[in-house]
Amino acid sequence: MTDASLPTPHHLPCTIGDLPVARIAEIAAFAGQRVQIRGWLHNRRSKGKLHFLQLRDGSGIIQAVLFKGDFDEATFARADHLQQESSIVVAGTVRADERAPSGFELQADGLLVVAEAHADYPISPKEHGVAFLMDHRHLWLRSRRQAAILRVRARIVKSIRDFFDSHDYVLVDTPIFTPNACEGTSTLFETDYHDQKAYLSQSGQLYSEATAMALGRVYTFGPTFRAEKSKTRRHLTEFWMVEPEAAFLDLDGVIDLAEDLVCTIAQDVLRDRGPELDLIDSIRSEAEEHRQLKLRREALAAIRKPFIRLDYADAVDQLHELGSDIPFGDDLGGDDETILTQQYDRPIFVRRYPAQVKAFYMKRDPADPVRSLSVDMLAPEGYGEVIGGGQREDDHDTLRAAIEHHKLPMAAFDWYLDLRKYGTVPHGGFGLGLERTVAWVCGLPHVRETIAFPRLMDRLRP
RNA sequence: UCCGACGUAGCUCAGCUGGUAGAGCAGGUGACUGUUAAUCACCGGGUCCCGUGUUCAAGUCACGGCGUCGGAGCCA
Repeated sequence: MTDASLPTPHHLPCTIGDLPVARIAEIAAFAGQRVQIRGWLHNRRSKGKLHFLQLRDGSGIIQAVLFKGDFDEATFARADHLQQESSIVVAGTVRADERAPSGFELQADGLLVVAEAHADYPISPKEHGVAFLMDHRHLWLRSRRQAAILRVRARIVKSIRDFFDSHDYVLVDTPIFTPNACEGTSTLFETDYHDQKAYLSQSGQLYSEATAMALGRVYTFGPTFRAEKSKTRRHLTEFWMVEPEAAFLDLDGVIDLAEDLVCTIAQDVLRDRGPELDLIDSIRSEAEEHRQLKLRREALAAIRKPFIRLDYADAVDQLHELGSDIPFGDDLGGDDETILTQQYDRPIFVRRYPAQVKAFYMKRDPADPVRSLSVDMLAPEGYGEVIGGGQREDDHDTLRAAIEHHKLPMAAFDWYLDLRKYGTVPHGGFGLGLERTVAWVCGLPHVRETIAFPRLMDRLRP
């Protein structure tokens, strides 16, 4: 297998003898034992004949204590001059100690420097501006708060997948290249697809309607793309969305499903990521303090069934009482969503929006054709729209008329109309925006911190 | 696309009615046997975003540009 013509890779030293390697997250299990921990130097303090190294291994941070008497002079002196983020291996005995930040510390007796970091590591322990941190996102992710957010995000993704898998929904991935501007609403990214135009998907929903007719219950979970020039704390140009779709699911069924999913997410995160939530709470910027967010454990504990259910008409009435001047028939603006959600400590479903503000495929309310069988879920504390969905138009001729009315290219929807020709059934689903959900669960001011490498209108790097 | 704010050391910022540049952190040297964003002493570090103009004199005032941030619309 080895190609002798290739240069020999040079191997970095990264073990101290044959000591067991301990992960900081599981350090309690090694209490009293001599181990080695491999990671990066997070911070360093010194008291002369005593050095404190904060060691980060990805699973956590632990303090290594080095006494001068336990080391040769050169190694001890080097420990006092190591740059932040140098990769190191520390050997020592795991000890419970109240003086240590995590309750455990490593009484060090060996130090191996894998690779010293350059002296100009840009992210110091003091505060930085968001623009600078975003330019150094690849390094910013090493900070405790950012790592905690990514852990919460990963838990939410798992929660979503477990929820649908255990409710008999089949994961079906939908294409990212699409031939048309599907819904005719959003601005899409255009690409050259072997001499024809293709667009990056803004939603997998239309395809999921097809697979729902094949498999009954399906969900798609992947990235979606919007080219709109939106510069707000709620927008990314590339974001992840989970979209369940099911045959024989009506509007009430869609709402019940969304409610169960959101409750499951809240419970799972509360149960499994409490320490991460506490950490995020403990490191808040001034701007965040200003928002007077609840502690995240309290906010998540309040997410219980039943959520508030309001018809659009009632929501508008309530907004008028609260001082909004929203015209009846308009979609809710950001301010309206904020005002409304601040009245309740749990999410709100707003149902039956005017058909004219929703997409062409929304089914009209048989009892009142001006309205659609649509629903948005608005999260508390001003987080706004996290879910949008509803029941789909299932009548062939009505759908065809809607496509015409929206002046969409009929040829692009022949396959979609087929679904109504060959055994149409009532069906519905919704889309949940992952990043907005993570921002809400973590109490973050901006969705850009909820994904490792955010893509924003003006930011493509790193 | 529109509205608003900001741009000074590697970073976060101060710099008054215009008079020629300052702090903390980071970096360097040293002290300290329990530090918790350690502390203390000393040292190095600047195209004050760019351009034009006003002025004896511009980080400071005016205009134009560039960049960043926040918001609106649209949406998840």
